[in-house]
Amino acid sequence: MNYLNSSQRKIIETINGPVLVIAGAGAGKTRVITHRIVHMIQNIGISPSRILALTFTKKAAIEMKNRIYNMMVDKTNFDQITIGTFHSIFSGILRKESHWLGLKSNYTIYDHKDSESIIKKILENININTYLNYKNIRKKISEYKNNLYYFNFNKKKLEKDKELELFTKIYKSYTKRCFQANVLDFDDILLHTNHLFFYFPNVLKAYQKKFQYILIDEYQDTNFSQYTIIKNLAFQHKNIFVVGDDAQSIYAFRGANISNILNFHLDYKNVKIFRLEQNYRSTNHIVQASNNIISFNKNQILKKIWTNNEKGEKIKIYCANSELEEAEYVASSILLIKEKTNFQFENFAILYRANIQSHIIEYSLKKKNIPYHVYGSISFEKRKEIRDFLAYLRVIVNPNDEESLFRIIKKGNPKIVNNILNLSKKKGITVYNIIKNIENYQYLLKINNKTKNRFISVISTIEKLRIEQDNAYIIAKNLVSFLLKENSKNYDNNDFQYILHNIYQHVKEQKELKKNGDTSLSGFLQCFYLEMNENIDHKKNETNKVSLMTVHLSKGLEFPIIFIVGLEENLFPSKSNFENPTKIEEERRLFYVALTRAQKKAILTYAKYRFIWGEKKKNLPSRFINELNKNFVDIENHIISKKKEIRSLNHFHNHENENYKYLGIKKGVKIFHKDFGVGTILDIELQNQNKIALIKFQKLGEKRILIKLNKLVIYS
DNA sequence: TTTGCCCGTCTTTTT
DNA sequence: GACGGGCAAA
Repeated sequence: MNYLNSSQRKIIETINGPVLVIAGAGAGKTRVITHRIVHMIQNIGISPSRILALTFTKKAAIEMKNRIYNMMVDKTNFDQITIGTFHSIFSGILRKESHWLGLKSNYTIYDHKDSESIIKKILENININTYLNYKNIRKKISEYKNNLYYFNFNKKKLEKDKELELFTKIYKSYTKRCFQANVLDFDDILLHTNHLFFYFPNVLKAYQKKFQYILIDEYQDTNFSQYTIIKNLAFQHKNIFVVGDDAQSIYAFRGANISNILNFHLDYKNVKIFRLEQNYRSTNHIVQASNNIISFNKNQILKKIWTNNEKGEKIKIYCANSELEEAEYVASSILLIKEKTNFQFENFAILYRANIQSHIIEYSLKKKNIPYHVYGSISFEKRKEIRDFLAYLRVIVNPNDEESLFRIIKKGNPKIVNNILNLSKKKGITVYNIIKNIENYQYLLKINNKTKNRFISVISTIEKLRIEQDNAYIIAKNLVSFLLKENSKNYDNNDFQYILHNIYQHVKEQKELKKNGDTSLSGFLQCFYLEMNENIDHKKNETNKVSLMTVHLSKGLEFPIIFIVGLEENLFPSKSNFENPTKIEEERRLFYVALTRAQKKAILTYAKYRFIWGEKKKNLPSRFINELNKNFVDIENHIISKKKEIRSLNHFHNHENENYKYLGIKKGVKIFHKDFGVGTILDIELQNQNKIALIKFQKLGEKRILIKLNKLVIYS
C-alpha cells in the first residue's frame, strides 16, 4: 500500500458510513476500491463474507477479483468475498431464494435473441401487423423493467393511448411466456431481486445482515432497478462506498442514470465525499486533450483533472482511404513502434465503437503475424453449433425452456414449432411434455414416424443426461457423442471442441480451487451467461498479445499505446445516436473514455470509405476529431497521408493480387474453417497469382480454398 | 422431407 | 455481406 497518495489513503481508511468518491479518469478508482477491500480484511479484521463488491461488466469483475487476489497475503478466504456483476450476484441469490417468488431454482436465462424470438411469435399471434418492431419492443420492455414501471395505468388512459394498450398486452404475454418457461431475461434478474426484497422483508433483513459493507465501482452506471436494490441492502448499516465519474457514464442505453450518483448525498445523510483529480495514467497532452473534449458536454460536474506526468507525444491522427488501409496502418504501426521502442505486443490496444469492426483488423494483424486477442463474445456465442449445443444443455437443466427446446426440434421442420405451441396452449400441456409423449399427439400434429422417432431419441437422451446434473463435463461429453451419432452430417467433433474444453476447465476449476465448488450443469450455465468473459481461446497461455475490444469494454483499463479506429461520423458517433443531443453527449463521453485509456501514445484513425452492408460508403471524419484542440494533435501525419492517397488507392486495387505471407499457413499445418471444420493443408497452389490451399477436411474430404478470403485459422 | 435460393433485415454499446 | 425465414423445386 505504499504507492497510494494521501487522499487515496484517506479514502481507503474511511470504513464506516456512506462514502462517495468522484474520481477522474486515471486517478486510481479501481486501485482505491481494491486496496480498500484488502485493507478492510487484513488490517481491520472485517470478515470477507460481510463484503459485497459490485461491478457492471464481467470484464471489470474478473479484473477486480484478480487484483484483490494478488494483493491478499492470506488467500485462503478470498472466495468468501462476494465480488461480481450485479447480474451474477443477484442471480445467485435468486436461485437460493427462488421459492419465495414461485420461481424454480433451475431457471435458465434468455439472451436478447431468445427474447426477440418470443416477441416475434407474440406479434404474429396478435396479428396486428404493426409499426412496432420486435427489436424495439424488446428494448422498451427492458426499459420498463429497468425503471420498475408498473402497469397501473387506468382504463381511460389505456383507451386513449392505443399504442400503450397494445404494448401492455405484449408485455404481459411476454412475462407470462417467460414465467411458464421458467426463464429470466437479464432485466428480470434485477426486477425479481427487487420483488424479493420488497415483498419479503425477512429475506432482505438476512442479506442486510450478511452484506455489512457494500462497494460499487462505476456507480454512475447504475440504473433505477440496481439503485433500489442497493438502497435496500445498504439501509441497515449504511456502509456503502461508491466510486464513479459522471464523465464516464456510457451505459444510458441500458438504463443507467447519472442522477443516481449526483443525488447520492440526498439519499444518505453524513456522506463523506472525496475527489480524486490527479491523473497518474496519461501524459499531459492526453490529459489536456481529453479535458478539452469533455468540456464540449453541457451536462457534467466540473472537475479539474490534472497530472504531473511528462508532456509526452502529441496525439496522432491518420486518415486512411478505406477500412482495409486503416487496419493495415494500425498493424504496421504496431510493428514499427515495437521495433523502435521497448514496447511489447501486450502494451497495445485497439479500441472500436462496434464489435463488427474487429474483423478487418484481425485480418490485417493475422497477415503480419501479430498475436492478438479479441475481447467480447461476438464470434463465440453466436456460432450456430454452440448455440445448438447450449440449447441442449439448457433443456437438460430446465425442461420448460421453450426457446431452447424449439431450437432443438425445429431442425428440418420449422413449421412444427407453431403447431406444438398452439396445441400446448389449447391443452394446457407444456411443450416439453408434448414432445416427450409425442406418440399421443403424432396424429394431431401430422408428423411422420421419422420425426417422431427423432423426438423420442432426443428426449430420452436428455432425460438420461439429466441424471448426471452434478457434473457438467460428463453431460457435455455424452451430449457430444449423441449429437455426432444423431446428426453426423451437420456436426463434426470440432464444432464442439471449444465449448467442451470450456466446460472441462470450469469443472476443473470448481473442483480444485474452491472448497464447495459447483460442478453442476446449472452452475456452468450460470457462469457461462453471467460471469465468463473470454472467447474460448485455446492459446490462452500466450500472454503477449495485442488487445482488441470495444470502447465499452475498455473502461477501467489502461494501455501504454491506444489506437482508436473508425472515427467517422455515423460510426463514432454512431448513426443511431444522431437524433438527440443527450445521446451525442454519451458518445462524446465514450470517446473520452477511449482517449483516457492511453498512458503514453494515442493514435486515432478514420477511413474515408468504408464498406457497410456490402456497399462502399463515404463518411466524414468524426466531429470528435475536429473538437480536439490542435495544440495537442499531430496533424503532420494527416497531411502525409493525404499525399499518399493516390498511391494508396492504387495499392488498394492491386491489393488482391499481392502474395501475402500468410505466416503459419503452409503445407502440413492443421487449420480450422468456419464452415468446413478442421483440416490439414496438403499443398499450396498458385493460380492466377492467387494462393490456393488444398485442404483435406476431416469430414468433407479435399477442398480448395482461396487463402486471401481469410477463412482459415491455424488450429492447435 | 430436404435442399437451395430469394428476400428482407441488420450494425451500436452489455448483462 | 451475412443470416434467418419463407417458399418452391427436387
